Amino acid sequence: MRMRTRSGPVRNENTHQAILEATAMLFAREGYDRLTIEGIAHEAHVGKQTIYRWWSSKGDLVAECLVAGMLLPDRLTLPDTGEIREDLRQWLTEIFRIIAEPETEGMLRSLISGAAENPQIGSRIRESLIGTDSVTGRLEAGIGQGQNLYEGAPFDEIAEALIGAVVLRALSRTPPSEEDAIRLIDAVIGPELPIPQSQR
Amino acid sequence: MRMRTRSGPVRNENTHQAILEATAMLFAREGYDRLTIEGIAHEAHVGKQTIYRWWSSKGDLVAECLVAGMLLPDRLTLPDTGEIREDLRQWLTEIFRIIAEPETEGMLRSLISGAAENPQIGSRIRESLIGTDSVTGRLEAGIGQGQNLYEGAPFDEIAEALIGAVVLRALSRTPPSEEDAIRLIDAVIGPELPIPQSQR
Amino acid sequence: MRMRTRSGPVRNENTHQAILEATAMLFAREGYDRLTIEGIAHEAHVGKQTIYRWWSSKGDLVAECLVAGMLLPDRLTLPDTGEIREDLRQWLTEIFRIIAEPETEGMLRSLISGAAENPQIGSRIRESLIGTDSVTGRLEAGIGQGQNLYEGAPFDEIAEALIGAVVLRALSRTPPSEEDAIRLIDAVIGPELPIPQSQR
Amino acid sequence: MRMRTRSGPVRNENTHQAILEATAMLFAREGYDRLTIEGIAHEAHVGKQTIYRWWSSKGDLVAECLVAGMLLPDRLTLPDTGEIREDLRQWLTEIFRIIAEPETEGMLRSLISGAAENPQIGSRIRESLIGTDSVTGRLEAGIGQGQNLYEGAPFDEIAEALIGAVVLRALSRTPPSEEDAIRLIDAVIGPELPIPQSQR
DNA sequence: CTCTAAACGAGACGGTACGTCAGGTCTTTCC
DNA sequence: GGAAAGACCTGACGTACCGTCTCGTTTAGAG
Repeated sequence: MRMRTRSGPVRNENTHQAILEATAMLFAREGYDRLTIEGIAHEAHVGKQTIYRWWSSKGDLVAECLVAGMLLPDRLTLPDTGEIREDLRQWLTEIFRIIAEPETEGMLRSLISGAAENPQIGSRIRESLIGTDSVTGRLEAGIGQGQNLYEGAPFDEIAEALIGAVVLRALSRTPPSEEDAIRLIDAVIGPELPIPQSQR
Repeated sequence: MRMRTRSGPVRNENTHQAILEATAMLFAREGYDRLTIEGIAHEAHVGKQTIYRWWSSKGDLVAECLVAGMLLPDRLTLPDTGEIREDLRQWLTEIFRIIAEPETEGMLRSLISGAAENPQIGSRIRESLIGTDSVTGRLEAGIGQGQNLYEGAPFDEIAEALIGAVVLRALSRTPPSEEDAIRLIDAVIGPELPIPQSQR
Repeated sequence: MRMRTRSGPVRNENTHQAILEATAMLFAREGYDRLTIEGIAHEAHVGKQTIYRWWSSKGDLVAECLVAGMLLPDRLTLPDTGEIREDLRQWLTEIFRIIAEPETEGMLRSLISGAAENPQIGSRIRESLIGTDSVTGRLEAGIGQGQNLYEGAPFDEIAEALIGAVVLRALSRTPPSEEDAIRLIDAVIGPELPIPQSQR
Repeated sequence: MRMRTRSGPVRNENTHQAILEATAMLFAREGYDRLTIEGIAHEAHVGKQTIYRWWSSKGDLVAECLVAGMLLPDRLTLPDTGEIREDLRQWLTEIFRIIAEPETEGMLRSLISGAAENPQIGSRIRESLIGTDSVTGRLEAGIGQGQNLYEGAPFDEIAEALIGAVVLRALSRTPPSEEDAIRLIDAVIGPELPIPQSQR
């Protein structure tokens, strides 16, 4: 049985890519709020209509960039050494650096702004954070390495609290320090056990 | 020697109030993004210039509304019964209701949007949450009522994680349930200890 | 013996006709200015390219419709009773009706608009009016029936003046009356002579 | 008793004038159809909204230019020597020159195009032609100087026929000659009387 | 009690961006 | 291999607000 497909030309992949790249570039340079469809169209050497044909809004477009991993630096993946506390510390330190550095300082906030406006962006962010192969999964794998990491612990909520704290920091523009990362980890998975071996 | 003060009329308090009220009303109806200076001016029967004379931007104006408590419902104060876990549960339940109800569903997200754009709003939110007489203070007062609430615990970060989790929920538009509140509390202050001292 | 014409497929006559009909229909409904190639293509179930293949512009297309007699009602032919004055009166009355009736009110004006933009339409209109077998011819045949209809009179110009007056009326949107028709005839071929020679 | 006028800024006359001038300039250069609001706004260093605030359409704007006498050359006034036939001849010759010269060739047609689209332009043209102090009036004053110029002749219709013939010429892009002017005059006011003195 | 400077309502202004429509060209798939 | 469908770039449309700038009016001190 044959699929009945419409005739006529088909989406131009070069164009598609050029638009995403222009979006990512301008997002990085201008931030979500100052991003304009016209600016993207111009930058990508593309007609506005071509953008509106495939995306219904600025938010949609940014969301696709986000899933394509074009908005945030690669360094944002949670490392995996087995030592959950250390992994989180490095990861948070990296994120905090992004929040603090003048160049990238607005990116996360911009993304939050986009998420507040556009459902797709919000979901994407949540999905990418709470997914199994992500923070939650790592926490689960670290059972026993923190007071809160026991069998059946609310891993999703712990992850949410962790990321949420980061988001809040970004919003309040309080540049975080290295120690803040450690304190935050203590806050969500409990402090390092004070009494070692014998306890076990 | 006397100070030379300028002659002429002084800020009209009625006008001031009318603008704040119009802002709050339109914020509730339209949300931060769709709020316009022109709309506020019209609603408050006021010239645009009168707004620009006293506030430098939409964000400023919204920030003042926020501190004046005109944007969020009163029911948002953290109760104080001495039972920290129960207080938090009620408080979160209330907030989750706001996030879930269609009428108010957008308000928090709108505030986040404002915070992302305007430093003042961000600080205001943080201040009002992490202040001594607020969540942090209450956590401190509840020492011993949760695994994470010990002497010298990172109370600020715990509060941050808690609020952050709420913010993230609002952003991702995942309507939270009653149990989510409990799990979140477990996540940040640890689960209710099933068996006490003897266990150790 | 058949002419050997170029090989390959030849213009599809159904398509051709469908385009003309769609054009005429939309011209009547929307007028020249609001007529669009895309609208015609859609209406005729035809690709835009098929239109551009055979006509260079909207004007061209309308011009062909015009010569095919698809744009103006049939009732527009100048009657021929031998009484030139009466023939013209009936003809003008008919045209004036077209100008006045709300339904058809815009058609002539639309055609003028097209003529102003597209040379072909202009020539077509002129040709069809000033041709021998048309107004001019009839005037010539009516020699002696009007002060201006003498041997060697400027028949072309008289016809031009007559039609021109109609065009001007259409442009100025002054709905003409029955008496206007008579006065116009008096104006271009002179009044009916009340008393002949002796008067002079 | 005082008139209560609205307070606030008042129409800026410089701006008003700049817009009209830009319109006239671009009309002459591009013609009615290719005239764009954006082009005018740019040329006049003015925001688009400022144009839309005072005129509802391109046609309105052109109409105002027309009455302000900014669209057609001054040389277009009907001369007045008492000799109606000679006056008309000079006047027509001038108009025919405008129709024929490549530079100005499109102006009249452009105006017709505008009239077809916009009622105001149509009326303006008619008004300025059929007014007492204009062609009609001159014809009336010339009673006796042409077969058709008798007491109670349909002067309006004669003027209409004359102008209409010119319009038709412009539309059909048939460059007229000097003799055409004479023939047209013969057509509308009758030929010069063949029998001189004795008759009078 | 007058004078005067600022506050005020109103809204014109030069702009930027919006989201839509259509033009004319080019490309893909169907018949 | 011609034609439908329609993607593409371009450019103009008319609208919404921006933040600044007059206007004329009102009003609260300073003198």
